[in-house]
Amino acid sequence: MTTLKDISKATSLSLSTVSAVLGGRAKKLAISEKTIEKVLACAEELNYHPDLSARTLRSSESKIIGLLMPNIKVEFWQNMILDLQKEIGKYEGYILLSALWDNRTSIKKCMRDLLCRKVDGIITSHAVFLPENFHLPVASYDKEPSTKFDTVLYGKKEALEKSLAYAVSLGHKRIALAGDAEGDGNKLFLELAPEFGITPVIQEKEKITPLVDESFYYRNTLLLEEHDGARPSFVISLNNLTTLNILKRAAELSLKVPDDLSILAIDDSYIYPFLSPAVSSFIRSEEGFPRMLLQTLFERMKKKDMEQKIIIPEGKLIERNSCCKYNKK
Amino acid sequence: MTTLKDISKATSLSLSTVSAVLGGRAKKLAISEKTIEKVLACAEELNYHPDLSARTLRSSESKIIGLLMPNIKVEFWQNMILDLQKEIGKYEGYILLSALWDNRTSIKKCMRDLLCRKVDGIITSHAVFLPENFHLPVASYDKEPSTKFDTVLYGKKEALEKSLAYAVSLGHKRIALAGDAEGDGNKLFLELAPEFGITPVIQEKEKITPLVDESFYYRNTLLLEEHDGARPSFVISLNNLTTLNILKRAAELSLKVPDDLSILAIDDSYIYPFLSPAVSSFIRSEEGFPRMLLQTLFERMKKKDMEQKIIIPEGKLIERNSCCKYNKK
DNA sequence: CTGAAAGCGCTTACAG
DNA sequence: CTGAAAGCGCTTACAG
Repeated sequence: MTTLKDISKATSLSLSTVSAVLGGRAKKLAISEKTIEKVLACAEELNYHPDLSARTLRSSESKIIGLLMPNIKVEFWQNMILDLQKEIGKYEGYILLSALWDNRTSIKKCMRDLLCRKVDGIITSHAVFLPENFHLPVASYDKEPSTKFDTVLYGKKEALEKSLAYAVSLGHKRIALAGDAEGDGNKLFLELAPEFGITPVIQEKEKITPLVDESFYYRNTLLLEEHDGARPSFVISLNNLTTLNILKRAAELSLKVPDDLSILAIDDSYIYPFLSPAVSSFIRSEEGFPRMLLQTLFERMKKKDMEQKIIIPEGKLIERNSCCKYNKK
Repeated sequence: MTTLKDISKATSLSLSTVSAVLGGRAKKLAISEKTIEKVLACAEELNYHPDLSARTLRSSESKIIGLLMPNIKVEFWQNMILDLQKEIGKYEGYILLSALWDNRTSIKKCMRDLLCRKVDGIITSHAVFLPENFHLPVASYDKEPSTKFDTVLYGKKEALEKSLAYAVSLGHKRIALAGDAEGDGNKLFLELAPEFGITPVIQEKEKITPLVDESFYYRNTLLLEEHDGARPSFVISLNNLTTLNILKRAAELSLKVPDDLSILAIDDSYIYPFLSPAVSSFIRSEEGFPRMLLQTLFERMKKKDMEQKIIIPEGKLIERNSCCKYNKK
């Protein structure tokens, strides 16, 4: 392995100079263009790679961003990991380290992994588990603002409101909510119903589904049965698996989508354009959560004493072919 | 931050002793149970986390496994990342560092990222880009054995053979292959056709789709049109998006699945059980590629001079409801 | 701009 | 078992 020392020798320049150039501190020290060129050329020739563990040890800056979240087999969450991975590429020199807990691994162990690697900041869906006086910059995404850390909200409220408004604008009255994993959706939905003058249909939960589970999915198709002699004409689906189930059950019941039953999904899925009919969806964050999170975190890293930020992303409706005007009676 | 020194002071034990215990080398040095207890208790109390950058610098072992592959938006590949992430948890102390290239990031930059972090080993889909005399342990997954590194094969040949055998056993003659991204599938399929005595139907490619692309998908639905006055009765689909497209097009053409058209997918997708009908699939690796890769890599890391390993995973057919006996004429 | 030196937190012989 | 020491590759003042 080539080291700074090797380059220093080869160029007969001092270690400090070489370090400054290769560490990106050449400007600050007013090092001549010629010297810079020389160092860079030599580094290239000797195929030099800085040893980041040494750099980290000395400067206590690792250029690692930690991701702390459960390993959930649901598209929305998995995309969070994949998209953050992709997005971090925009921040020169930084990498993402995912610490994901599941049935085998505890959140504590994940936290430890990140700490041992000396991450510069943390993105997490579970800021609640962090101590109030945590010493690292944190960007959290949650349903409610963190008491302490910057937060990008992914709450369902706005999405539900917009979806309901859309359904109502199409003339629907009897509207169902399907696929509520966390249980807060149903509650919110029932609260919102009077405001929108609709008849809400929900599926009570029989048992709590653990969030971290291989077989994490819901079968909320009972919603489609007749209830008080009527069926919902519009279903809002909270995840992609539920959407598929609803579609399947509708076919079994000979309900045509969208003529007999409209379906609107909250959050998009890559499969929606490919289904028949293509499923319309409401995206909770048009700009994308990963981008906003990273941006927030890096701002915080720059200005530790910045005021706490709470961000409410702007959502967006994507109309495809799964919703139509209410057309019965 | 608590350091070894702090613990050494607090326990009035020597630095070496503390380091040995916390570094897991207590047994080797015959340190007494009592001393071990003492150190562990103190570390716990002072909330000690080893600084892995220091450890790495000194021992030149980072306990990081690098993943080097393109960032492709196809379920099979994305699962590779997610599953490896999960699987690495079984190797105490090790973490996975994903270096994924896309349109913005070059493979060279990704390689550099891994080298700078001093990874202990690399898993890659593109071993071809590694120098022959690469100094790190490598486990590659590829269609063909690497000339130098251990390889887990994910070639289509076995999958295609088994799928064809299945189709033929159901009495099908006119069989199509859909969704061939890399172009080698069609070729293989045509070669295999005579052996199985079938009439192959393929879709010629009009243009090459770049492997790394946001809109990476195929529309091979032309396959379903009549050709020489007949349609294929069985389609083998090479990816999940293609499967959805075939299903969609079949509905448009009023072809019932599986009565008029059987569909078998190569590689499973989490959506298949939820479609109507539920789609049967052939899984290329029953045990799972990620597990085999990690296992191979760690073996190699232990025994650098082990003979090169080429692994051909055992596949498995999952029957659901999208295939049936040929029943025409 | 340069050179010599200290030190980040750890592991690793080595002598006792 | 312990203690003292060296050193991994880097950055960071500091004196010139």
